[in-house]
Amino acid sequence: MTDNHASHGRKRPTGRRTGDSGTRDAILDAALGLFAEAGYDGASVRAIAARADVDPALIRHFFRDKDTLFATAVADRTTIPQRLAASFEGSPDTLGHRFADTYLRLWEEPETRPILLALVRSSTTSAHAAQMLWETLGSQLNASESATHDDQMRRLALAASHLFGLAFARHVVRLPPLVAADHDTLVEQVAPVIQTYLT
Amino acid sequence: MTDNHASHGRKRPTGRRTGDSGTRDAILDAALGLFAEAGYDGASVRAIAARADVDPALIRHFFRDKDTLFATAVADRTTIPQRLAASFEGSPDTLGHRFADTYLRLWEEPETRPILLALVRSSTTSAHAAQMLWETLGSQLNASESATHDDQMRRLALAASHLFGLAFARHVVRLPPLVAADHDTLVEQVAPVIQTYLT
DNA sequence: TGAAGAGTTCCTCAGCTGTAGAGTTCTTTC
DNA sequence: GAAAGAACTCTACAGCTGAGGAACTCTTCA
Repeated sequence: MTDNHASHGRKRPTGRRTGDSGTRDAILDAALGLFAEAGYDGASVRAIAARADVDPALIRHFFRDKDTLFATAVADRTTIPQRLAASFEGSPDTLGHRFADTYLRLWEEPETRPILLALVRSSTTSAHAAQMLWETLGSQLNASESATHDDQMRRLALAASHLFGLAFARHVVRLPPLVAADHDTLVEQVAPVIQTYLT
Repeated sequence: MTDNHASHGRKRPTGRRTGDSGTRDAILDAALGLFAEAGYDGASVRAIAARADVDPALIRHFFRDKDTLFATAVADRTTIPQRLAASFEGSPDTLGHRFADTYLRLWEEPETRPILLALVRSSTTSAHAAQMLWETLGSQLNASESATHDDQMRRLALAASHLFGLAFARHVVRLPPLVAADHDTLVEQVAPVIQTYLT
């Protein structure tokens, strides 16, 4: 078989390439994509290298080990916590709608979607990934100054878990009724509930 | 090293044992437990055999392959769909409470809990497991005759996904505010929302 | 110009994976 | 009492895994 790391290319010359190859970024893109599709365990270093059309040893060179690669891929360029926090600013009357809209939109956009999928797919078997998921999606829960009492904390967590369950059912398990619905319809239907939990 | 399949036992005699060894059940128990902890991919046939204190080849003998073992372990002795369906019978006024209570209780009981954990932990990477999860937890969605319109189907799915998200956050990600709360408090707080969705 | 170092290739290692076959002993059936 | 089959053991295979080392080439900077 002699797969030779890159599916199509044959016998590339050894040594450094001239100019600025975007190798590091290519690896990060491939890694995020594969982590999103297969989870931490399912995405092998070799498969990531193959998708990036790169020698597996380069991954080790740039990111020491797989764990660091994962952390870098999901954490490096994300503004998810900031966007969630930002949705809390504004009139309390429409907070439920803003929060639901922001939260669910993160699962639709091509930049943030693979990050969330990677976190979720990995979180079920890796406690480390579960914690990262929580820190990413639940950060506004710690940040929110209004949530000082146990009951308020719990209500916030209920709101977040509702939205999370919705996203999970829609994008991971792919529940037909939820896949069929469009974003705005879902936001509209969920917003009142979130509003109730949060206020 | 020479692990020799069973951690402590040394050189057991070959051939069939006399009497009725509960080997098959021991394997199923060990399998369900490991699938619940590590997911489908994370639970190796050898590890399951070791936990059951049994030769790995016996798994192949009883259950052809790993997939069949998984299906048998999660599907063989569960009454989850029935219990969920049963919660739909009774006064419509308290449907939300009954459904939430039944649903969340399934995650607490030692008989059903590992089944759900195994399904969830496996569903994120295996489409097959995701479908089984959906058939298990969403069966009442298909069954319910009242849900003929798209909107009603979606509302049912929203209710289910809310409860699922809550259970996931509580038992898999282990969100502190949700772990701290006790079952009845959660049911009480969630029931009105479920009731709204369902009616 | 020369040395340091970053980017790149190939090869190797020990360990684990699911599956498979062949042989031994007990139980059941005729 | 003999034959069939179920329960059980050990050993093997081919493939994949993450990690690591050695060597080569280009770039950068003194």
